[in-house]
Order: sequence, then C-alpha cells, then structure tokens
Amino acid sequence: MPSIRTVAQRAGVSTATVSNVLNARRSVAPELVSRVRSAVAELGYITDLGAARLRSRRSTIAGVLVPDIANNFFATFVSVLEKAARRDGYDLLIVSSSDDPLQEEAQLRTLLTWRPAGLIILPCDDSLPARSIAAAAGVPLVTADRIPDAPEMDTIGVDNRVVAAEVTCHLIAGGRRRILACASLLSINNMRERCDGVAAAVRDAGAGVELEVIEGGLTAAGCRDRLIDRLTTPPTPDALFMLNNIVTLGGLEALAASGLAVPQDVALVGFDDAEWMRVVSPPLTTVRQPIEEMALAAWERLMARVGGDISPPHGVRLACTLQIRQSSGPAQLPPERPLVRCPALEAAVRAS
Amino acid sequence: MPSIRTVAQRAGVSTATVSNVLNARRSVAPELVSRVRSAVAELGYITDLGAARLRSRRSTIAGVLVPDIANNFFATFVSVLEKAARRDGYDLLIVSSSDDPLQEEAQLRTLLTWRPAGLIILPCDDSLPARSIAAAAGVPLVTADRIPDAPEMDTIGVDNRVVAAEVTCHLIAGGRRRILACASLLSINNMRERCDGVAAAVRDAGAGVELEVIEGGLTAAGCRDRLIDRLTTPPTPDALFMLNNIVTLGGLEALAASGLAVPQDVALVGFDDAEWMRVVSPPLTTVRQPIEEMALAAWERLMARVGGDISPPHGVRLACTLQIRQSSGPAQLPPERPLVRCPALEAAVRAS
DNA sequence: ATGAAAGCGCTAACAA
DNA sequence: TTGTTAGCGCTTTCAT
Repeated sequence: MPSIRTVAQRAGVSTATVSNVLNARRSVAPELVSRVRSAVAELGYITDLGAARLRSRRSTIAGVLVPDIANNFFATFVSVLEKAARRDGYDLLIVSSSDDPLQEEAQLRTLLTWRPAGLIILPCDDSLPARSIAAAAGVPLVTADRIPDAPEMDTIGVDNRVVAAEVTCHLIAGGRRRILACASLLSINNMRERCDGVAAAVRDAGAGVELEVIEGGLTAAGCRDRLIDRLTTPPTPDALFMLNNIVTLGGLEALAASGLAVPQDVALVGFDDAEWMRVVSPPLTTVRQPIEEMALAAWERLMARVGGDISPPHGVRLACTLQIRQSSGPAQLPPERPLVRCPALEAAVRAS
Repeated sequence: MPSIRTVAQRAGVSTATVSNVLNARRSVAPELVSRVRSAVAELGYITDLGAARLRSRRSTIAGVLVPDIANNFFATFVSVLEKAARRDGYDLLIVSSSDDPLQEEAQLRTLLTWRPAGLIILPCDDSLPARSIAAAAGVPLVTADRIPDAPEMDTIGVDNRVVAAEVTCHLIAGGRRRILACASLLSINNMRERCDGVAAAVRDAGAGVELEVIEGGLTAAGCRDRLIDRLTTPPTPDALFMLNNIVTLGGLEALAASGLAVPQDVALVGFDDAEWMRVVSPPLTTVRQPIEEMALAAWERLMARVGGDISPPHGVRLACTLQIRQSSGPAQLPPERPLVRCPALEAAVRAS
C-alpha cells in the first residue's frame, strides 16, 4: 500500500506538500496540486488516518457505547448519530455493553485505546463507570437515554415522568382502575422515573385507582412468561403500561397467550414507536420517544465540548408524545367516573 | 494522558519492557512485571492501539459495511459480528451505505483510511465497487447477504431459490392460485433469486397458477402505497409473498388498509423472522434466515484470510427455514387441486 | 532478560 | 510557496 512518501516521489514534491494538498492547510501552487492529485489517483493512495491522528493529536473518531445494538431503539439512535458524525468528518467506533456494567467498563476502555475525540454513552444502569474513567482520560463525554438523576455531566434524556403521567391519565380517563406498569428493571433510572410518573397520576386520581409495578426483565420472552404468571392470578389488571420496547413485545405475547381481549378486557400502552406497532391488532397506543432529536442533541453537545466549550454541564430533557391508537380504546363498560383533569400531569409539566 | 514512556519511567524500566509486559511477547522478570503493572494501574495508562498498529503493522480493526444499521436484519448481523470480533481481539468499525452504491464506495474508502485487517461487506446491489478497491488495497474481503452471482471472492448467503420455491409450494398446496411476489428492488440479486424460486415453483405447478412480481421499494411506507394501488385493482391476488423484512411490513400495512382478510381472502408470507412477527394477527408465516450463522461464517472466513489462508474463494449458501404460522393458513374455499409434490423445490434442493 | 535506538506514516515547526 | 527535519506512541530489531 502506497504511503505519502510514494506519492511525494511520484509527484516530485515533498511529503509536506502532499499533506498540504490533501488537507488544504497551506496554499500550494496549482501546478503542484495537480501533480499531487494525479499521483494520488494513479497510486490509489488512501491516507492513513491513524498516523495522521498520532502526529497531529487531532482525532476524527468518536466512540459510541450502547447497551445492545440489535435493539431497534439503539440501532436507530446510532444510525442518526452516524449520519451526523459523517457530516462533521468523524467516524464512529460503536460497541455494545450487552446490558452489563462490567462489560460497559471494559468496552469503554476499548474505546479509549483508539483515542477518540469524544464519547457518547448510553449506560446500562446508574453505576456509570464511564464518568470517572473518561474524566481521567480527559475525553469529552455525553450521556444519553438512561441518564442519572443528578447529572454532573452533559446528558440528553426524555421527560419520563411527564409522559408516564400523561399515559396514566389517558388510561384512567378511559375508565381503567387497576393499572399494571411493567418496567424492565427498576435499577434503571428511566424506569423508576416512568413508574414515578404513573404513581403520581394514580395518587392524584384518588382512592378508586390501584397501581401495581412489576419487573419484566431484559428479554421479551422473560417478560412474557412473568406477565402470563401475573395475568393468570387474580385480580386481573384492566390496563397494562409497558415501559420500554422490549417489554412491550413481551406484553403483546403474554396478552395473546392469555385470551384477554384488547382493549375490551385490558388496555395496552407500549413504549417507543417502532413501525410494526401500527400493524398489530389492535394498533398499539405507544409513547413515541424523539430518538432522532436525542441523537442529534447528543452529537451537537459532544461537538461543542470537542470544540472547547467549558460551560457547566447541560442536562436536556426532550418531550415524548403519546400516540393514541386502538389498544387503549374504551373498555367494555363505559367509565363510571371519567376524569377531566390530571393534576399529576399538570404538575410534572410545570416542573419540567 | 500517560504514554508508554511515562509508565516506563515510573516503573524504572525501558519502554521495551513495558511493551513486553503488556503484550506478553518476551518473558520478563516477575519483579519487573509487577512494577510495570503497578505503574500502569497508578497512572491509569491505556495503550494507544493506533500507534501500536502503525509500528507493528498488525491491525486489530475490522471494517463492516452494511446498507442500513437501523434495519433489524443488519443490526442483528452486526451484533453477532461484534461479539465474535471481540472474542478474537478485534474492534469493529461499522458504517452504513444508506442503500446507495455511491455512498458504499465512499464508506469503503473511509474504512480503509483506518487500515483494517479485513472487511465484511453487505453490498447494497450488484455493482460492488468494493471488490476492486479492497483488492487494490490488499485487504481481505468477505461479502455477505446480497452476494453476486459468480463470486470471485468469499461470499456468505442463503439458499434463496430453494426457500422461495418451498414457500410457493406451501401456498399452492394451500389452494392459492394467484400469487403476488413483492421484491424490494430487482436490482438486488437476492431478490431476483427469490423471484426465480417462486417462478420455478409456479411453472411446475402447471397452468392453473399465476404469478405476478412487483417492486415495493426500500421503505415500508412506499411499499404499502404501491401495494394498496395494486390490491384495489382486479384481479386481486390470493397470496402475497413479501421478499424481505421491509416489504413485509409494507405488506401488512397495505392489507390492514385494504380490508382483505388474512388468510381467508389472501395468504401472507413474509421474509425474516423478527420477534414482532409472532404478535401480529394472524401470526405471520415467514422465512427465517440464519442471521447468526451467516455472521459467524463471515467472521470465520475473514479470520481465515487474515491468518493467511490463500485457498480459492469460498461461496457458502446457508439454508433458510419456513416458519409456518397462521397468515398462510387455509383459504376460504378448500383447494380445488392440492399439490402433493413440488418439482421446483426438489430440483433446487438437488442443485444446492 | 533487558535496554538503546530506529522507524511505522504522517503533520508541524522551522528554514529557505 | 516549498522543503527539511523532528517526533507523535508504539514495537522491534540489535546489542548487551
């Protein structure tokens, strides 16, 4: 493979001139520019960016760490990130933690061996080994999605409490009284916030509404099994709120197995808005997270830090939108006591 | 950030010794090993693999190019690849071509700027700019999924014709007579092979069975619209065979909009086997591609080439399996002429 | 078993 | 405007 010296010799110039032509750093005589370009083309020369990074101490790699690249939510996030990165001249090194804090730390070290300009991390839980390590390495770090409570770093998340309260008010207004909220794991702050939002709305609704929270785990199959157990044990809930895309799938499988009719017997609301959620029957009411906006916001924040921004940590919370479809439609009996106002929601909106 | 020299000074040894401790290349006195390890720990030293690659001329990066990382098929593929790569000490540089041959070429050059040990490419069509460029760069290349007809390189694909014929025989045996096969784009060899398999089975079935092939395009929404157009124009097909996961989604949306009953009015068979395909109603009959096996086979092949294997190109075709669920169940009327044998399928199986 | 020194491909400082 | 030279962090001779 030809090096910059091969190109320089062929063009009859110095390596510095080749570098200057390719990187447009200093002005070079048109004659030499064209000789260099020809040499590059004839030799099929491709710059070694690793060597360039080593010498210039400027990295064009950004590291991305997600819990599971096969999960549609994270894959979409990464896809948006990739386009933004390419636009800005960066390449992405993408690794998965497999939802395991130990692997998260190992993968973070892996990323750092390539000396990225910055890191975007979607942690698997609150343990966040990333923060201290990245800080020690002096690499800018932006955390997204599963962000901790009191951020001492740049974070991009969503208004979990607000939208969870909104969903709950929607269910109660539809006549539901026994709400089952299904988290993946309550060790994830996102999940706790969503449960908080539900609980606040239930509390505001008064004595007639009951709430139960269960953990479905990290796989759809596991969630399905736990949910089938629960649904075959009275009292049966009349509303299911599944708090992420994986448990949403598990919930659908469990309901299909249970023989309960949706939405007549039980209302169903999911989280995330994959395309297939519109083709199940009945079409699924879900919470749409602004994945694209989150990814872009994370990237912009990282670019700002890479560019030298030393302002205090930014904590961004984006709004989710409730996509009402038929799975949360009216129950068999008309609601006895429809609610018009939802104080929990209003309070959450005010606070955000 | 500390360098190998910082570590060497702190441990009171030479940089060569630090390198030998960290890479276990030469034997080092236990005393020095422990001094080096302490220095590494105290300083939080992390090797610069870019510099190591530069000097050693051994790369631990592999490049991966897929049409669209947000597509579940490719995300799953990449996820499997990542685990295999990590196991073997490699990191993955993952880029998307956005289903655009021009971007495919640009992204390939991007990958090569990092001097990967090898490349795994899932091309977007048959144009394959990858082959010549990678060959010129002397980088091992394995192509998977959308592989060309006459491979002069290592390829991993599936037995498209066989399984497409199998699906078609299944539909005909279920009494279907007007089959509509929906490809994404016929410029993709995969799609042509699947159509070939359908056509062969239809031909063998004799005069009573009709086949129509349409292109749905690369988005579910586009496919849905084209299909709605088609379904509202007689003659209405009595079986739909959607040839990848994207058009499968489009097909479901179109059928939901059309008012046709599945499987009574029209049978539906999809491609790929995402978890959600089991929770639509009726549960979807699909072709399951062995994604994990494909990814692992591609990785093993690449590792063999990286290890110096210079045997002739390997062309691997893995078998798909038909997951029969209810969407391809019996039609409203019992089949007039059930077929027992399927010569096209038998021939394809013999040929493969 | 260890260290000194060279050099991978590139860019940045300095010289001309 | 161009070339010369040094050196990024590392591994690998080669010498001890």
